[in-house]
Amino acid sequence: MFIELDLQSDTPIYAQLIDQLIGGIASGELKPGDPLPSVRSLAEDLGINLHTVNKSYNLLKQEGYLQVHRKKGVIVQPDGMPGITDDFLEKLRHQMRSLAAAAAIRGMSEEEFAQESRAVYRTAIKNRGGEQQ
Amino acid sequence: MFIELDLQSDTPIYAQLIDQLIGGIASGELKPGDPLPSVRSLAEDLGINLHTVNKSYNLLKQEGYLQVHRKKGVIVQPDGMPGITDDFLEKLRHQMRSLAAAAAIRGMSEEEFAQESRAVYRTAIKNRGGEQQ
Amino acid sequence: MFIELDLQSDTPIYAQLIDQLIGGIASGELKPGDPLPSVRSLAEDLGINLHTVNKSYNLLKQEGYLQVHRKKGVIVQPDGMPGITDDFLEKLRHQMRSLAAAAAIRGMSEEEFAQESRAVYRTAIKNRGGEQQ
Amino acid sequence: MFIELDLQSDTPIYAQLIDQLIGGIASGELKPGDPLPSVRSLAEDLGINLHTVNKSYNLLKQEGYLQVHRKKGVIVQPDGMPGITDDFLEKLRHQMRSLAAAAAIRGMSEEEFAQESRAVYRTAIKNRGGEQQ
DNA sequence: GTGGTCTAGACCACC
DNA sequence: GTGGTCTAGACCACA
Repeated sequence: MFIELDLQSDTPIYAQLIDQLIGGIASGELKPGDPLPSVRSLAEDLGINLHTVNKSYNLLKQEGYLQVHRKKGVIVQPDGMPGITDDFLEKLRHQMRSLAAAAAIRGMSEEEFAQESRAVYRTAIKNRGGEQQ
Repeated sequence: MFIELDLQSDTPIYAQLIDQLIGGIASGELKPGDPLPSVRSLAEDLGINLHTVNKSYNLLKQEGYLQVHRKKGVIVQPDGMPGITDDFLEKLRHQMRSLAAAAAIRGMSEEEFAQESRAVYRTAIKNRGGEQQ
Repeated sequence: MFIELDLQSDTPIYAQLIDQLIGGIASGELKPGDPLPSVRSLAEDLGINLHTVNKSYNLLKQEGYLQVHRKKGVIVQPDGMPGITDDFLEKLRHQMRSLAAAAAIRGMSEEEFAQESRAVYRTAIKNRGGEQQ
Repeated sequence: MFIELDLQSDTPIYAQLIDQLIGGIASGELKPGDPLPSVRSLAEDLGINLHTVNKSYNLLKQEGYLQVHRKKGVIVQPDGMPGITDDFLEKLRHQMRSLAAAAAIRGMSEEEFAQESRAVYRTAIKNRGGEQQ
């Protein structure tokens, strides 16, 4: 799986990495049970410090997206992803509200906003059901 | 207009303030040409630092949402809000992609995601056309 | 508040620190809203690295025992401690089961085990309601 | 006797195995003099490494819970289990203090804590005097 | 070789 | 001055 980081961005590297990994899981490039590269090798590949990768992995583990398996190393959660919890919904709505407000101010209609969200959702899951791995 | 800050949140106060102000404009509580409180008084009201309010105002001015007049003080942009620029669209899509990916992983369908975005959009512009407080 | 670490112990420093802080809260030496020393100063006082202190603070924050306040720094959770969740009960029972099994093997009776737990509980909350701070 | 390991747990496998074996002895499923599976066969059954089983057996032997005979293989200590030593009491209290402190913070009373310990003790020795499986 | 832990030292955003 | 982030380099427990 291809990971792209912007070391100049104002969003922390570990957060970008989290985004990319979540994106990979959503798109189907990473399937439940799939092994992830070791902390060290991924860090080397990306040219960043192993602690940064570690932080991303740990946060994703906390949220239930990953498991740290004693033998297989780090793998994508095989026992069912976390569902749509209240906490998640609240966070989702909170962040979406910011986007919606800015969009509304700039003249985007409800319909356009909804269309954008649909389009983005579709590209996010683009490879679902495909045969990679 | 009522502004709510969370001093325990991980998002910086200046960013929360920006969010709230944009929200106020979107909802119609703040209309083009409306005056905003002076940096000093708002800072005092909210119990935060002058610099923090200043930073928020300046960033909003940069984006074209506010105007700063020597005499009138700070007012909501009366000469037409910025439109849907490419930059804005890109940013919108980027952030929405993160939300969509996480939502998809947790089992939210495209339809549900679009419905959420619609619902959030509607609450964001709830008072449009009404009278501001 | 006095904190005692054993740098030779096999339990990680950050875990010992967590234990001590939880102990301090339970005993009443640390009250809700009380400020904790800054990461740097505590690290220096204890002769350990600031990252180690940081890790402890962050884990306690995650569990809801601490808050990171934008102005006051790190403080003891003022808005009510987390309650007796299912997760907590399960963890409590799991760990207590190990203790009980070993105690039973060595000939400790149910009554003695319960008495021990009572005694330990009492010493844990020894200063509750006192007037320190 | 049924042994359950969690490869995703943060507690090492050898420690989990120790816990399970101690639990088995406490509950009466394993009685003094009973033979334990050979290192090799247990490792195979559980799908773990030989060294891991070995480590558990050795630690249990050190504590006096097991005996290792050249001929009979590994058996549960037939000559009387170790008693309630000062070391053991200290360790017990130390660990129980952590549990008690966390429980107290979350609002569990001394009475409830003692009841929990009683209940856990009882389930730990559930099959005592009965026939092992 | 894996993740876990710790240290030392640095820069930055925020207030 | 505060916490947040990142780097570099090291040791250890585990399997």
